[in-house]
Amino acid sequence: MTKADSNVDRIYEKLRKMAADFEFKPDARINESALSTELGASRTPLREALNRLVAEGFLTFQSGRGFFCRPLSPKLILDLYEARVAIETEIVRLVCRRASEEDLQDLMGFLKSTEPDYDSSDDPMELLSMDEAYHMRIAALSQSNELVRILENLNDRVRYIRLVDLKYLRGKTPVSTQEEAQLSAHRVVLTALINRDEDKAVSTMRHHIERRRDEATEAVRIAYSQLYVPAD
Amino acid sequence: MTKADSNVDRIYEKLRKMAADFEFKPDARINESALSTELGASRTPLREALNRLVAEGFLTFQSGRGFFCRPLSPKLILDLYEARVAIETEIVRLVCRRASEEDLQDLMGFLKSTEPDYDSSDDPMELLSMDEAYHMRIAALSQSNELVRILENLNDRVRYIRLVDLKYLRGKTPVSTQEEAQLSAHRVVLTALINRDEDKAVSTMRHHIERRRDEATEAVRIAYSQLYVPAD
DNA sequence: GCACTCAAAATTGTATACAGCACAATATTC
DNA sequence: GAATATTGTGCTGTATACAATTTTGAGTGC
Repeated sequence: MTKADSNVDRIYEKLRKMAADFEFKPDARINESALSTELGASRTPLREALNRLVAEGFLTFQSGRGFFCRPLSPKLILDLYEARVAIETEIVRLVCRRASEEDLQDLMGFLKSTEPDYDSSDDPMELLSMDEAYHMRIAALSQSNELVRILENLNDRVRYIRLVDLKYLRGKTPVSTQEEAQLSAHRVVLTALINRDEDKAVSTMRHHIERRRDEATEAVRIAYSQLYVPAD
Repeated sequence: MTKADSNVDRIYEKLRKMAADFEFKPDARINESALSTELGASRTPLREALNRLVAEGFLTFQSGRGFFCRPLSPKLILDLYEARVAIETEIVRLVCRRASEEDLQDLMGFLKSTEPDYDSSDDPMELLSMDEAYHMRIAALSQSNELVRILENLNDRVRYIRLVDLKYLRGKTPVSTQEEAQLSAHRVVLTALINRDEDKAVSTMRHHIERRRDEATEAVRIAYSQLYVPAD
């Protein structure tokens, strides 16, 4: 065993995806034996992976009772959005001071090249991926590994709700309007960055995220109804 | 075994303290067998604790080679300080909007009550503890568990360097001057919060942290000389 | 019905065993 | 004598076993 790429990492990645997608229902207990046979490994590496996920906020742990899926509540999602605001506004601030003209122009190129996809695709998963990719590319320009790291964690933990939000709250507004708002926010931030207008860039980013934060409570409600209703 | 309070948690707490204090030297490999006998437990729970610490950024892991202490570099410390700025400025912003008059007055009471200790004590460890306690009390008023959680992690990871900074860079400036600057920053932030002057509170907090960030490179240099020099 | 008891079953917590990998020390080749 | 092959040692990665604990559920009394 123990191929160069390692087994525990494979388990860990798999579990993280499962936890992010709430394949474990909120607060549900995780059965180690069952899960280990399902993943084709023994409990030892499984528990190592589970412990990592506890530290990352995907799971909880109670001594003597085992591992549980993290709860899902509006408050928790609001907290995650608030943390995102904290991280991403500081990222924008740093990018404004540090990114080269060239980097920013490259990013503008990336933004323009994905615009057709934004318009054509109405697959929420794909739209979310593009949005995250854009945000992470900005983050990289901050040159702060720690901010990048924290943001990745926050994104992973909030992704499920964002997806629900995209899928089900869109019915209220025409799809194209939402997409345009999203896209234009991205453009406004980037233009402000290119103009080195820090305050504008920061405040636009803030509002861009806070806008979605306010929908979180409703999204959580819908997520619950999704999770506990027989699949279609 | 397995007393109600659990063994793995005991190991975990102990290891976290050891890692925070750099009892493992930067980049040094950790010998699991030796450590497990030292801690009086087997490798299984030890590795579970080590995995948590990897996820928290205290250790690193290389498949097939084992666990290592995190590196220590100026860049990394700068990143941690920058993340602190991101988190704490947003905390102040939220506190300004959410904290009750009463909460803020209580905090002012706390601040005043610790001032004599600030003046009398010249134990860096104690000063640092008081400073952290104050910052965490502000954080609690943000009502954001996530920001509190992230800040705790950042504080734990940067504490060693902050301590070195306090201990050794103080020689340059009279102790009382430094303490006063620290104290007055705390007071200015809190006064601004009481006046609901968000911009003032945020920018003061930012400068309060950034001031210390700039000393990080020098502090890391000193930390290295401390870590690799025979104890006195 | 409802609460309580307690034994059986299931599940977690940890030690241990051992296979396989990594690295260092030694031998071998040219 | 330098470079390469080989062996040896120690450590990591994981499975498994078993003890300790929690959960379940049937039975009992009220």
